[in-house]
Amino acid sequence: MPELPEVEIVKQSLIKSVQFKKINNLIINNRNLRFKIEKNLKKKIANKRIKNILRKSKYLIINFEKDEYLLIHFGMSGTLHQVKNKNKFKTNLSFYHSKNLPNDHNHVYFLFDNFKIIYNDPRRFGFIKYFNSNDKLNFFLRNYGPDPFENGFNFKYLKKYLINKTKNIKNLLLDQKFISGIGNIYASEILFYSKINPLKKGKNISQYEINKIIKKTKFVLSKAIKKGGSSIRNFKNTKGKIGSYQEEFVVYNRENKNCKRKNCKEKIVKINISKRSTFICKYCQKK
DNA sequence: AAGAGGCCCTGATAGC
DNA sequence: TGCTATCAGGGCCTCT
Repeated sequence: MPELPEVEIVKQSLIKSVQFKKINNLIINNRNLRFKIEKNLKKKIANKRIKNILRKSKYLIINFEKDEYLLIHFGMSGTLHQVKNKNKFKTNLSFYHSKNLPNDHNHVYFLFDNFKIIYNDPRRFGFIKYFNSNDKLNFFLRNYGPDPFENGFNFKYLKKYLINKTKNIKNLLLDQKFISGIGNIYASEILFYSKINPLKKGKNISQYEINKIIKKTKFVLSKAIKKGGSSIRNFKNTKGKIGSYQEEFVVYNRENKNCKRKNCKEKIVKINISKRSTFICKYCQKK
């Protein structure tokens, strides 16, 4: 599901339910994710109270009252669902495998007083990792570039980073070491609004274009957040509500459709860049 | 040392 | 209907 806007939406819907609440119990149904969920995770977070929910790029971070953190990455298909408890006294796993739940790939159940939060991930590209201090969390995140809503995402940084890069700008936008939070959908959208050809090398991006990228990245991502994220394949917030930014797409998933720019008669085309679909208007993004 | 490509996984859909 | 191939909001690892 998850680029920055979708994770932000999950954060916003989750925080209303779980802030200042205690995780009574944890049931690990399937430890196999990108990295195995550690066996004693239950010991570490059961009976801990949640102080806040944070987000850094595509990471959701549960911050407990003490200096403890649970980092969640959603990979391609990870989701969180909030489900009401029918009977809060039942905690055996078979109970939670009721027919109403998408239980095939439910990896973890976080049990609260009146509801539970379920981490589900069919493709298992996501992961869940615990840190017992802010220092360790930050160490884990040390190689990530600035989140587009952080101060570090500025002209000076981009200019310096791009100066000798032979990699194309599309792949650069997807590189979390450069900027963290942008994924395959929003990379295409941002480059269209910036009028930049996705194959252009980083070192050839002009100062004018750097400013465009900064401005349009913030524009696209914040608009997507306002619209509840993009639901191209069942993305929902924790309460099951879908987003609507897919209706605003200018290029993504719009192969053979008309360019949305006024007076442009070009059709959007799909090209592959490093085996990933990229959508462009060849007229508006000539350079 | 930067960059390209393979690979990890399941599920939905298209085409035969 | 049922097979196979392709593709999907990501990113780590290996090789050059």
